Amino acid sequence: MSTSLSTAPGDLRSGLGRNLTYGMLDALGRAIVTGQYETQPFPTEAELAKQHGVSRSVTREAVKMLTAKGLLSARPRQGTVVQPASSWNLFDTDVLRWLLERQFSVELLRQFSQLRIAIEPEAAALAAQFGTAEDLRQISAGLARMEAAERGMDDTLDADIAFHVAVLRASGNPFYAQFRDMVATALRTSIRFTNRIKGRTASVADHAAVRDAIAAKDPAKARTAMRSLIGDVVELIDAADGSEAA
Amino acid sequence: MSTSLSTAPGDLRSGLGRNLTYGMLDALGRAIVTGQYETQPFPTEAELAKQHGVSRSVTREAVKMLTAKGLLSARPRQGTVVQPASSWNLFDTDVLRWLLERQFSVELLRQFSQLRIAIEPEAAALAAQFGTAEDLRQISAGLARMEAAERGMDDTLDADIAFHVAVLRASGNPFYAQFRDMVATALRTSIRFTNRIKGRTASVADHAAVRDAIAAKDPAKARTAMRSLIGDVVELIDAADGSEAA
DNA sequence: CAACCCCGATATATCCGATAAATGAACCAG
DNA sequence: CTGGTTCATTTATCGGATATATCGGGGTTG
Repeated sequence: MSTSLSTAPGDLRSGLGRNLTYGMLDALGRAIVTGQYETQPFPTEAELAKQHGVSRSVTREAVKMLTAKGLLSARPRQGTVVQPASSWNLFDTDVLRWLLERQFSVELLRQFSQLRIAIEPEAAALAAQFGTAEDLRQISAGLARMEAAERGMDDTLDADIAFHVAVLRASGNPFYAQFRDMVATALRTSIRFTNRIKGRTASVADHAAVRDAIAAKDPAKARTAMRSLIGDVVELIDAADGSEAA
Repeated sequence: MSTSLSTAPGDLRSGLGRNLTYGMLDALGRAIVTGQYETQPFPTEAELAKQHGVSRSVTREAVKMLTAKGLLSARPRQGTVVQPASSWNLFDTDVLRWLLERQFSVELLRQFSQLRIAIEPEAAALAAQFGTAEDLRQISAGLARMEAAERGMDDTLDADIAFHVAVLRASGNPFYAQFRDMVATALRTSIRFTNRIKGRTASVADHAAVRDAIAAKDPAKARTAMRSLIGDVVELIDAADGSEAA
């Protein structure tokens, strides 16, 4: 945000997104979730276009995408208004990323981890019941990457993500699989906290226990193993929160 | 001008949505999830506009919204293409509604209920821990409506939805609360199956057990009570599926 | 004085036509 | 046959005109 005002009315091309519309989507999305329009009214379509130096077409399309994600609502005469946060689609990876990237929001990360406590153990149980041989191979591959990362042969974070994503996919349920991108996004953000607290090699042994339970087709054991895994994450976040506040 | 041409190719105004763009969003969303573009390529922006009798602006904005929901992807020269179902945002109420309203949706309903088994019991446990007096009042109100519905004084489905939504909100976690619209959508669809199977007055006693556990601040009991509740739904869906296939 | 209706101001919605940029394929040169 | 170039197609972007919805004011009327 340091260069937002100085580099002309808008530098949307260099921002994330392959074109002006996506650049504006990202800029507006960030601005909305960081509460920049809580004190001032959301600009009109014409004002937005002028402020960012783009055409009304680009502006309207960006606004329409934000509307589709639940952040905005537009009506004639009334103008475009920011929707209350309760109607934002938190399961949209863009929205979640904007939320997590703002002022390191530990509270949000804790709440998301609370959700993971519900999702991932059940996904592991389903994987133990219905997972195919290929699914198990993918999970084992993720675990192998974590072991390799311990020896410095792979990236710790990527390996951790690969493991959790593999379990979610192995559930065979598209709704669980949907959490793939969200868990990846959240992990990439959370690593900034958790890594700072302790060496935290993301206990490979605990992950192996999950894999073994799934391989043994033991849903109950897979569920509890995964639950303790995520439980550790929550404790870690709480610890980070404490040190942050101090 | 709306009298002669618009009624034949596409009557987007009468369809859901307050304007042409939302009408086209709904029409295209339905067409995509029902697989109408699995055999034929997705039309170009110009073709879409002509087919539906609207301007390119409307077309582009509808496409952009579908892109935001993960259903489409557009690139110059290549054209606009339907994304694989794995990248669709299933937690978007529009997408979920389109999916549930299409023909073979029993399987999807079962998978969504599998997700509810993970979500709602945990939400009930959180509600028992952190729910406020007002939250409990809302839950009790939902239960009261269910009892009233048994006596024909209220709508059974609306009352059921109100109860589950109240529990989700009482969790105090925005991610759990987010399932509000999805559960409502799914319940409205599932009623078509579950109601057909048996009288099914959605056992008020079981719902009362959940409320009582939350009122008693007993997370474990709230969790198991809610779990058995959703478990019944799954069994009902399975039964409906069996009778459908027979 | 109060209720109602009409009108104007304002913002989005829609249409349109032109130009720019990206990109894959056909084409041509070496 | 290889490699770069041209070309055609499609989305991206621009901007101006018109239509439509909606709120608020002001005048009229009971």
